[in-house]
Amino acid sequence: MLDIAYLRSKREELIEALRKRGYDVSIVDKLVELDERRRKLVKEGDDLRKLRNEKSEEVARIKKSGGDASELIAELKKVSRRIKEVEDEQKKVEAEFRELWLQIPNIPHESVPLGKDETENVVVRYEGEKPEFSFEPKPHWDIGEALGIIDFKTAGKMSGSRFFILKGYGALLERALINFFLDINTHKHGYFEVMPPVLVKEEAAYASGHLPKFREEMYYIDEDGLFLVPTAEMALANLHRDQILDESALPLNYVAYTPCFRREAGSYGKDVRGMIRVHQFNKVELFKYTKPENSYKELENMLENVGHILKLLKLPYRVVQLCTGDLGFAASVTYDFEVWAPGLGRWLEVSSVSNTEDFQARRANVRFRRKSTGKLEFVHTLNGSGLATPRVFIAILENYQQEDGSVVIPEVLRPYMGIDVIKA
RNA sequence: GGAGGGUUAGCCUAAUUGGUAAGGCGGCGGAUUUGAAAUCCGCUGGGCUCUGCCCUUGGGGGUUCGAGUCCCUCACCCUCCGCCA
Repeated sequence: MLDIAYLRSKREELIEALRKRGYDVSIVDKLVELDERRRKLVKEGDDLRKLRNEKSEEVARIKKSGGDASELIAELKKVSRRIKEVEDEQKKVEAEFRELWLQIPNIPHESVPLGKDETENVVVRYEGEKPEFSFEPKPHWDIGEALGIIDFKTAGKMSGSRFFILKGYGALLERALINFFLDINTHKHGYFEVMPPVLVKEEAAYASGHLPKFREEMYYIDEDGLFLVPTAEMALANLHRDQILDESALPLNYVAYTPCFRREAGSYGKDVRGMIRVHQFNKVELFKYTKPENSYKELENMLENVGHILKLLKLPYRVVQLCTGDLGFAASVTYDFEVWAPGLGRWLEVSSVSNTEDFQARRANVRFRRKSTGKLEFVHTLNGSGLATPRVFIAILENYQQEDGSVVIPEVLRPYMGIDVIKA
């Protein structure tokens, strides 16, 4: 959610931002009109309430001194009826305004390249060397099924498409990745570990910015009104909802492992094979609460943290800055990390690192009191995957595959696995 | 699932039969002090067209001229019963 000032005093900036993102800008006129109507109603209501407050006290005085206030009460009855009318109208206008306002995305940061969709994203840098093979590299589903560590067929039988079962060393590799990600982020990168619920209430989904826009993307438990989290970000963005944080405690750095659940409603027929795009996967998520003036420094820091993990795994990757047309709803700026998958012959997104500035904090109402001014300010929040497992799993199988079908384990994972290579 | 008790500002706590939220702690600023403590004074929820006004007692709704207080409803917390890995 944006500062309302974007509607009142910085309207040109708002319109410009919507244009860059490819949004319909006519919504702005509607919002301005609703805002003006709302302000008029507030004024009228305030005046009426003032009248009621004054006259009611008069009633109290008259009654105390034993007088007859029935005439005044009759008059106030009318005032109260009118107040009710004005308030009802105000509520209607406010609800209408809120519904539209919640659909306004964040303002892209000035560094974000202009573009209409993902084809215009900009590769910032490449890291690591793509491996050379003396044979035709296989896709992970062939490698995994031959080794008996991935089972798509049985998963389909019990849960449907876009699910998978990891077995034996496959399950162990997955567990090793989760632990490695958590260990490095807590021990080396300075994040505080949290294990949150994976079912959250509707208001939590609004606070994180996932509702109203991404309702279709989430699993919903109707009976209890709970959503399965599509990312731990949703839980971490609610850790301090409606709180005033200590300025000296910032930045707060959190890391959480959770399974993530996505309906993939809009992606029929896309990446149906393998575990590139699945309904349930594991992810270790990074999240920061910072002071506004430090959020871009902290963004750099988070980008370094994510890159460091991929370097330790010795996987070739590239960093891509999303253009205005591809930028997520709540983000001011986003960098994706894409890892090379030689069996598939393509880059796979394994992390998305964003600064939402105060957009999410405003929705979740997370503030701090600045000592130098004594004023309350919204914090800035940042989120990034560090990392999501299935695609890293894919990249390991495909980059570390050997001609005989075995897969060498990256050195940093060997202490977790107890073996150097997965053989058939 | 059932019964009862709770929710007041950052925290803690008051408020006769319904009459328009009183204090304390902590924090910040100031006075005093060589400095600190102690003491004293002020500020310490949000909004607006800001000498002032409006809103705010967990959320929403109702009764009333007027609701922290009465009624309905929802959420959360505590105690007990039931169920349960």
